[in-house]
Amino acid sequence: MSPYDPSAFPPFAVTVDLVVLTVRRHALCALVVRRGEQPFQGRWALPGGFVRGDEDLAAAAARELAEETGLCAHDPADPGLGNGAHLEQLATYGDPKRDPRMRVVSVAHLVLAPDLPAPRAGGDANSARWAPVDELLPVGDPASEGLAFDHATILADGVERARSKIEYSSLATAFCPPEFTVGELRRVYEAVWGVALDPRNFHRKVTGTPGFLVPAGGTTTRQGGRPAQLFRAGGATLLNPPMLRPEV
Amino acid sequence: MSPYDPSAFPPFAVTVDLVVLTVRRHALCALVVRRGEQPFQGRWALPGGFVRGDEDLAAAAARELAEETGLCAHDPADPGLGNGAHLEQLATYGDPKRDPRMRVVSVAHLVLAPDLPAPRAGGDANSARWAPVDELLPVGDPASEGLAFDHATILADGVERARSKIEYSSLATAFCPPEFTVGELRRVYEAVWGVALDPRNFHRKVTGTPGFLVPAGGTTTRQGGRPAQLFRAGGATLLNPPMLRPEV
DNA sequence: TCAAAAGTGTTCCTGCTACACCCATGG
DNA sequence: CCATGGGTGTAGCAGGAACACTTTTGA
Repeated sequence: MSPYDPSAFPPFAVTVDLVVLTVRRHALCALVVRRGEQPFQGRWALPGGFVRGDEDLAAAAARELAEETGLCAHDPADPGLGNGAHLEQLATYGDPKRDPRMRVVSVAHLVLAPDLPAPRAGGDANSARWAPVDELLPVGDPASEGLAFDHATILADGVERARSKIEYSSLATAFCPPEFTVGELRRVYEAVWGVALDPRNFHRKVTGTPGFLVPAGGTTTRQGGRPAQLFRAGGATLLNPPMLRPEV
Repeated sequence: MSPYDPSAFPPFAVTVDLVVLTVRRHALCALVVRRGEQPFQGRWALPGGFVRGDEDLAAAAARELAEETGLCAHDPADPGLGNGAHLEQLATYGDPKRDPRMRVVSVAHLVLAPDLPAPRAGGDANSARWAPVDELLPVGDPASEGLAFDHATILADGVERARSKIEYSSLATAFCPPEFTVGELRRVYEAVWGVALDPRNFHRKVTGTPGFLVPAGGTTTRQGGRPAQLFRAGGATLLNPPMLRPEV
């Protein structure tokens, strides 16, 4: 077979879908948009869109992210202007039946963002929202009347990736503003993992892990109680030793 | 914009590329095939091919694998007939310039296989071989005159995935025959990580990790020395505690 | 003065490392 | 007998878990 004979391969549409996660009010939340068209009209879905003809996959994801949220992600390969959001490729979904209309292969990306004021989807506040992932992924969750298409599966994979990745990397800081306290970082871990952590041991652990945090100089009392030191994310990306997630 | 107006998205070709890893003679090796056509004619490349119109991505990868090696992979989602090989999606590569002829998005998959007699690529033994990854990924390695296309990058990502994944999962057993000794498993870790491990502590660790290994009953002396117990892979997929890779 | 959150000290215990030592086979 | 790899025992040490205790603010 001649591999590049156009008749040798079928036409595919390639899209990017985004799992945009943040921590709001002590809960892990994902960005979802309301579908305006068939199929799944009126249902919530992950933001996303078509990859352009001259565009890299990561660039398409960053463009969609900016269009939906105004966020400028810096993916590691392209350390752009970014305001702190982290972008990475998640996985690719290509079941022939995942879109009833045509063959669509979707390259899902994961974005971790600090808490943002409010999503804007073309200025229409009613068509985009932050939703706690627990509401989007109910109990048995294999695509049970929740998100459109296979987006519940994609979201679950993204959440699982985030949960495991903050164990051995400093990515949890991507959920925090540029300057943050140890307590705020701890509440990120607690929200993402859904567990309670000992504040004393957590403090010792993160301040003792080389490269994780660097003091920013000031203090804040925005959480009440004794003023807490402010930190920035240190240069380390891989944590050694890793943060330990308590047993289930 | 109407998302499904055919003029709204450009045509993509979607392929799967395979990083097939095995351990031969104490070295981590990858399967490569020689290209018969332009571009990169005569150069070594990862095996792969087009995804068919009605085929899932994992199915396409499994089909290509069978065509190139005769292996039947069982991917976790489809626990097929498989003879032990492990298949998982690796990442997707879609740089607009990665193929000079047209826009090709490649969904790379990672396969871990036990040592196999010899590759067969259409019966032509001269066009497929196992090559030590150290030879395929020389020093500076950003695509420096080695593999075709961006396959050096893909291979490097696959090797890195394998190296990290055997830390916290039981995947190293996928490099072993159905029954194997602790020493054979240790030599897998040593080859993949490129380090020497203490045989005594390794033995205690793997036999003490619940679900990792189950005794198969017999013994063997195929390595010389005192007969060693034979084991099979246990049911556990995630190792707790993980295997610790020594510092660099 | 009290509640709340930040941070430190200390004790216990698990689990890894290093290495001494014994076991069972082939040559 | 000896070389080779398989397997066990044990001492020392690093680091996590649990928790008592002190510090510094706002109300």
